[in-house]
Amino acid sequence: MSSENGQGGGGAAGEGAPPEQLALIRESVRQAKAPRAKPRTWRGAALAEELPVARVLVDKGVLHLDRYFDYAVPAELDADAQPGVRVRVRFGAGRGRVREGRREGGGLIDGFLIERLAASDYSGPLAALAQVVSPEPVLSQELLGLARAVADRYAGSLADVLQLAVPPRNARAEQRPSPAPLPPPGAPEAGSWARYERGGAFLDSLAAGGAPRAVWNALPGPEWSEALARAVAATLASGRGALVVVPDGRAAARVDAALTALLGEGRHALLTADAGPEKRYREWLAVRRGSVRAVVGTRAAMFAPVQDLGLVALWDDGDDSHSEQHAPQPHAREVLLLRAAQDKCGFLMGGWSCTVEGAQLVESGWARPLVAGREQVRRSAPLVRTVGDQDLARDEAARAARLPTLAWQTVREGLRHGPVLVQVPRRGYVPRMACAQCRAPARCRHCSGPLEARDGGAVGGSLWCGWCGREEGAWHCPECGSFRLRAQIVGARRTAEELGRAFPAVPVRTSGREQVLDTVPGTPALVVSTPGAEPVAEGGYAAALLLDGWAMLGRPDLRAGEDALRRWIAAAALVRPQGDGGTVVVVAEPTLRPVQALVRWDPVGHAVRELAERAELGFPPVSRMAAVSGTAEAVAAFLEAVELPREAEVLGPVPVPAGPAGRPRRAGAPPPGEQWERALIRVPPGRGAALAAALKAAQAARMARASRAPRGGEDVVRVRVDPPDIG
DNA sequence: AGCACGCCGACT
DNA sequence: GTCGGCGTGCTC
Repeated sequence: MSSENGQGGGGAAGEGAPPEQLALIRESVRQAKAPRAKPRTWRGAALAEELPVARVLVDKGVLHLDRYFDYAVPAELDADAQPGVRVRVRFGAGRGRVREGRREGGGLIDGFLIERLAASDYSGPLAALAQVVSPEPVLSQELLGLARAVADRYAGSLADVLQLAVPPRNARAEQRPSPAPLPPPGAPEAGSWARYERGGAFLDSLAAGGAPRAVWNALPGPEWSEALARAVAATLASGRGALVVVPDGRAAARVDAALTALLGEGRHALLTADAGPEKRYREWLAVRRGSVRAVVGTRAAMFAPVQDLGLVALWDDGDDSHSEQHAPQPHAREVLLLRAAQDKCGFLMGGWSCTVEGAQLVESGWARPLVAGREQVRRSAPLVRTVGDQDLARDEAARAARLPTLAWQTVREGLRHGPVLVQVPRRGYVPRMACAQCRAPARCRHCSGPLEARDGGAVGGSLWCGWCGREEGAWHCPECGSFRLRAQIVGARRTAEELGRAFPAVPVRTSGREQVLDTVPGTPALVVSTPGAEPVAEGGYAAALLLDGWAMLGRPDLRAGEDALRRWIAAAALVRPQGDGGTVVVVAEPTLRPVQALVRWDPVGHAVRELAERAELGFPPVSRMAAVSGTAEAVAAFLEAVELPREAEVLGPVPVPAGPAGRPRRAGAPPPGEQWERALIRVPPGRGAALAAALKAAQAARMARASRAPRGGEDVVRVRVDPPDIG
């Protein structure tokens, strides 16, 4: 069916007219209502002879607009208007004004050209493409397919995902040609992969063009980045590309260095947030154009358009920085899983610890475990000792000072041989308070927020609520009636001061969010750090002290145990092996499951047990959950309207506690002064896609209505698939 | 969001 | 008759 490319008639639209003016005269209302002999007519413009229709994704993240629109391709844009390019189109403005015989649409907005077609299935007349922004085809079929899958998985819009996947255009970066690609390197030696039972086989499979899938429990120590580099090199040797996603810039720099050491310059790109927009786009283009076949980067790199992908790899998937902050908040693990499935490429998910999701991938048979033997683990890991309540009770010194005797001894002994790491769970000087007797957290009597001591943690001073800011003058424990408080978590600086005074001859360094140290020398020093900011010590730490473990485990979160274990292991993995005197002391109850897993150095076993428990309780990731939040009326109306799959189960809604005052509001938290509710929706395994589809459909319907409502927005709900904080 | 279409009441 | 308020629906 070829469409009629009518020419002439619109003499006013001369060849010099801007393309958007080539849009058509709208048929009169009467004609539109009459049965249409010729379904559409383009007049006034010379259109492309072949495939005169462009299917366009309009770049507006609104759900009811999450579909394609067809535009006519003017002849002069024919050559550039190829699939994948950025375009600008007139959009909106109702049916358009008819002025001087030409229709003028609404404002110019951006979009992506999805495909060229011979005819449109739209029954009205088409507007013309206004502009091809640049001929660079930034949106490949693969990337489009991935973005579509991610949008579906997270009940989000394609436009939202594309905003995450395609960086903003930069003309200067685009003009510059990318370098010529280097030929594939030879296959690498096994290196540290030889320490794993199936490590060599995994590497061989990649080098031979295979697509092995593995969940890798990495041995403690610094070799992980080199191992990732070898997996990349093996994939490149097969003539394919590779992608590595890591949680932060420091980890990216390590893998970058390992890749440079193994392959030299020019074979890989580093995609991180701290490069400027031009450099970032230039690197991204080099990847898209096939000049560079390997990528390492932080979460935004999960969409990197690596050509002929042979391997996707993810390091430390339990780190919450793998969760994208922007809608629809996809997690790098899930994106790379979708990518591996779609591109039928290799998959490698590694870490010193193991998430429940990792255990699930192995248990389901989708991936194979890549682990070292117990003997190898024992040789690589430090000795782990615990200090529990019983020890503390017996320990007079511990009651006076904050540190138990074993901890003192370990630090003193460690400092004779090298640096000692002290991990404290929270930065800053402001401690949160708990009952000194029963350790129940001290909470605000008005809003249940955490009470904090503002004056440097002096017990007996005044208390303030961290959420609503009210002062608490006469606290007593609602659980046991005690009037005594203790600092639940003492900040890094205070601990550093205490330890510094105790070991005056030793330098104290701190690493935390405001200043992260990358490495420290192998000389004796106290290194006080918050989780995730631990510097790497040259030659490894002689010892590590993991403080306030019970506070870390006390969080009312599904992942509290897994998280605590992951953070402890991340610190302990920087300590020398037991054979070289490496010792770790954790102040936590030895009977608790994560503590036992640390002592035995068995994060996989821990994850497997957690997985079994989650399956039994119907928790994610075994079942899938979504959170719907908003005002009580909005949530109720949404739940009324949504057509959930049969098996779906609605939990709640329950009131959402007000977010901490003053601090920037997280998505899903109510705006100041508004009371929100949240419902959880749960579906059994295999019904996640149906749930997401139902949520998306209901949201689209409601958004369309909400935009019409007076003071629109009040009945809009927030939908989040895989909510991160399930108590 | 933004705009046009159309139905219905009020006014020249 | 015709003007215009606002409820509804569409945007190629």
